[in-house]
Amino acid sequence: MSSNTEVAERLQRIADLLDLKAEKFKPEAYRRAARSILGLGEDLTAFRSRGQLDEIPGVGEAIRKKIEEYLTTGRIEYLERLTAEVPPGVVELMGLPGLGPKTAARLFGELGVSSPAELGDAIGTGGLNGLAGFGPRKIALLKEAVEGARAVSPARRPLREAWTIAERIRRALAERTEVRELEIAGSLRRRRETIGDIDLLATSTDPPATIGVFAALPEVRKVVMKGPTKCTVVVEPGVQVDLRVVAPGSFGAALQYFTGSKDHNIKLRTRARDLGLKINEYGVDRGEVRVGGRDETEVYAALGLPWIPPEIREDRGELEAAAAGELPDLIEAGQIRGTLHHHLPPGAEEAELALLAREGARQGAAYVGAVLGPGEAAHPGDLAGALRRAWAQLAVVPRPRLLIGLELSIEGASPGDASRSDFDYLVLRAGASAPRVGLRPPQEGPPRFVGHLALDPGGTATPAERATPWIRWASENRVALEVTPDGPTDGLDSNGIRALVEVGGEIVVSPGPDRGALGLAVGLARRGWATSRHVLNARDPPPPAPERSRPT
DNA sequence: GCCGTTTTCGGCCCGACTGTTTTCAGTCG
Repeated sequence: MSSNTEVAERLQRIADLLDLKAEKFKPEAYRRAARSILGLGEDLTAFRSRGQLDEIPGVGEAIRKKIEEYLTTGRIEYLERLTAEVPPGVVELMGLPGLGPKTAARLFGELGVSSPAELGDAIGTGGLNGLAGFGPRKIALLKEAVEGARAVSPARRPLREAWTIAERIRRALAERTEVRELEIAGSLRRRRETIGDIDLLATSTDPPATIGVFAALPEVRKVVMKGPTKCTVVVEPGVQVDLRVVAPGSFGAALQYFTGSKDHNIKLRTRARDLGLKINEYGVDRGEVRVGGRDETEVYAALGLPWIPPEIREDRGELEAAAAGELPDLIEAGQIRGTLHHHLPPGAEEAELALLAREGARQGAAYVGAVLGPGEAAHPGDLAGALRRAWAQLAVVPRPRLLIGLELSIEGASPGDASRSDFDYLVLRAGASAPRVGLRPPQEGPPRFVGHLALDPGGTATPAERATPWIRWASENRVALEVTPDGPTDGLDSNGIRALVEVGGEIVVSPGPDRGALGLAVGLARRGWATSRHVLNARDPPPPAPERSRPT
């Protein structure tokens, strides 16, 4: 049974309920533990059986006991006690925009309002009129919040979708002559698998003009808030976008601050305090003297640290690694030598090949990998030979090397396939379930990787938990797992990549079906602390065997 | 409730914006 998501949800509920009780620091402690658990690359039960629950960041004695209680009994008595004190709808009230724990507690305590629907009724009948602190404007906002709650849910979006939206806005702002620096910050810059809202950061010679242009972009559906340095809007697909305009001398500090993550920043600030420094979005100060802020490197240097890549700023050991001079040398897009998972449309193989050759040449790829499956050609070996001859005729300079892979169902792959001299590598197609016991891929021959893991998205397990059996299997069998920018919710996410890398496994980085998002896939690999050593397609394949006369 | 290259106790990021306010509380990120 998967338990990480279930435990995290319960800890978050405890945090919400403690919020209502106006507890000061406990809610954040429970939330931090919940975030930590969602970011694990392994099931909680594995941590418990090793006696390592305490080693999860943010989990101390009290939360550890509650996790153990849940894993043993399926209940957390503390949560049940808290739940009994408040109707469930009151927590829902806190979920409305602009309505926090203080207001929810007052509405319940003073008016008996215990759900968004009841709040709507109370507003309708004038029940809030005259209540201290509730003026006409605030009542109107609450009314809007109650009605808006039915319209859209603040769902997180896949990285690639959010990236496309953010890039469009960034390009529109970059055209303005008063805009100097402009960066996408937030979880998008960290390349998180899913994105809640989009953060943009700019410097400008005319900040009000920049804010004005931003608020008036054609895709803006609603301006939520607009001040002299900060503006929040909702753009067309229903995504919230924040723009902040800062002074040039603070750009690095602001970029660091608004890139997060929250846990990374809290730890960074604690370190600053211990060093007698103060750090905020304007800069790093020692007393009255500014000692950093122009760029991010300066900010980290002021704290005695090397610059830390955004993708790993999650407080998952990166600050300790940086302090010890042991940051990993993360894989970079420029180190990818070629891609390995291009399918050729039946009947148009040679045309597609020409396209791949030109694309590969433009990107400076050392090789391009086309994949044939038994279902896509009656005689894959013959087709491979024909494709190699066609490749040799292409007038593309410089022409990358053509590699041809054979895709097989993982169940059907036999040792004999590995010796098929027509192919440079094997792609194993996995089912949605875990690898069956005793499943052994060919052990010899060309490189092998499991093409895009399509994990069964059902249930409450995190992607990393669902991938756990595959991670173990892949590292034991020396088979790489593919990483694509489109797969993180039902395939290998960055937590899974990190778990794989930690046991010495390998990945193949692929751009996904439309071939346009290799950079995002590399970002995912970087989030998983992968270096070029862990990436199969950051290396060149062995040269063609001499007995196979291959025109390349 | 968690945490510690000066701490096992005393901290916990901190500033912008909004609405309702004569000086601030609540929310958000």
